[in-house]
Amino acid sequence: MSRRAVSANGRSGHGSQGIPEATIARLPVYLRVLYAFAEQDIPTVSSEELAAAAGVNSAKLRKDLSHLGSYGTRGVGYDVEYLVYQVSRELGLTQDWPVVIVGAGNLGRALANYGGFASRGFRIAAVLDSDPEVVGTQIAGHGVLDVEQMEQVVARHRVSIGVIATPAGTAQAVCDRLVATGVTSILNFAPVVLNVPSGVDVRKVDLSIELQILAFHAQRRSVVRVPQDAQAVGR
Amino acid sequence: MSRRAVSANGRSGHGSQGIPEATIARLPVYLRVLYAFAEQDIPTVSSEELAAAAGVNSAKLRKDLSHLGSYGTRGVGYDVEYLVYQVSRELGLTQDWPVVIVGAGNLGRALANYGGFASRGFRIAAVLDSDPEVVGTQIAGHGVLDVEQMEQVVARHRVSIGVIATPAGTAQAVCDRLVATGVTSILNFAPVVLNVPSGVDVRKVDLSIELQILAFHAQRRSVVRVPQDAQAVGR
DNA sequence: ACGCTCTTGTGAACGTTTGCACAAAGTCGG
DNA sequence: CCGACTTTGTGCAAACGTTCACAAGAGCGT
Repeated sequence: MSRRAVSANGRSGHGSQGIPEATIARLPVYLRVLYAFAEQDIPTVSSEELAAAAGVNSAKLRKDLSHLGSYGTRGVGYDVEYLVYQVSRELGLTQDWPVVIVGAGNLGRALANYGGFASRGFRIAAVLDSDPEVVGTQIAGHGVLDVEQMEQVVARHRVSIGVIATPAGTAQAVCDRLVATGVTSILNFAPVVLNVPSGVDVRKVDLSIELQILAFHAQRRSVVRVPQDAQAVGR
Repeated sequence: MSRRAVSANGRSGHGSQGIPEATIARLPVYLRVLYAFAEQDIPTVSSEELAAAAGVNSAKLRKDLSHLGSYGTRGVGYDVEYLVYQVSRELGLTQDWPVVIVGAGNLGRALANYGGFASRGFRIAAVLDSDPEVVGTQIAGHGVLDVEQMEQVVARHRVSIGVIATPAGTAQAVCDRLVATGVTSILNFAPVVLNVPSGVDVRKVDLSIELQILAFHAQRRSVVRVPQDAQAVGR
């Protein structure tokens, strides 16, 4: 989902040009699974193994990977380390992405403390909040700054990714301000539909939407009264 | 996978039978926007207005709603209150959904405190944790229970939705246990691919995946060097 | 009652995503 | 060097999703 305002569909071909959105959304999963294999010192994996670990069909996985190039060896599989590198590069994780988190409430704190955050590619440039009670406190090794300092922080650290973890009421204002300071990628945790100019990429994470989708399927299951037969509801 | 369980769609009619997954995922957004209109005492909305507020194409919105039935009035639009009811019913929100949250760390706390949680349809049956330091503390009006009481809690409250907010390492074990106690819908915040038997519905929310997708597009934009208008129509 | 305006609901065209099935390309034992 | 075996990469068709465009209805003023 996540409307992307960026169409920028260039020429065809193999490069990083025409990778389908659906594939992009799966690459991070593959990457995570690959790291798990690497940690077990497994040198190569077949598409079948990788697909099983990632929870997808192996043909789909192969097609996905084929969009990045021809990095496998027929009869053998994929070199784990090499593939980690290629997928990382494709996703842009070989460079450093400073991130600013706006909102230091429960959620902002959870995000700042989230380990996988700083681990690979992403670095918290600052945590901002508007509450004077919270400004100045420490979260995950970062002093919380006043939201008024957004402009300086974004400029100084060359931040291009902003995370909105504020209440719904202030999310749009924060978003507008982030965009005005030059942030072009926004991850929104507030339960509102953000309005952004084209050229800005917004993705949303919304607990209640996910719960409602689960409720729909749960209801259907209980109403339709599925007997016992095999039927995968999963995604 | 995920083959439609409803094989022979009996009546090709409108029932809750054949609603596309993509539509389901948007209904909660429409619902939220509808509540916003209702709060402003706006009695009817056109598909155009609703679509704009939800950030989608109006034809798509109309087609989505048409899957639930014919609830609009030509020349007028949709009655807000009536549509709220119909969408809620379709999503199964007219009944109560007890939810158990496993993991009372930063994230679990943020989730429990999330207002929109209890608001409509969902109710926290219990917050569980395994850390003796945390068990017994209060979170959002709920005493944190030991994870050992999962079985009792699930049975007593007839919980069918579980939220996993534990570290990655224990997520699968928690998941297995939830499934064993009869939970059939799981919302997973841990950065792992969960393995579940068929018949169990899993949705995942993953910060780092979203960030990586943003990074990909951000990288592409900076590499391709989009001029200034970044508009559609890639020539 | 009539014609004008507005808006829904949907057929049809188009685009994207998935999955099968298999040729191409590699490894390995002898 | 060969033949058996394994696994990738991809052409193709089907399934799914989006968008356009417009006929069918519904309201309203005269």
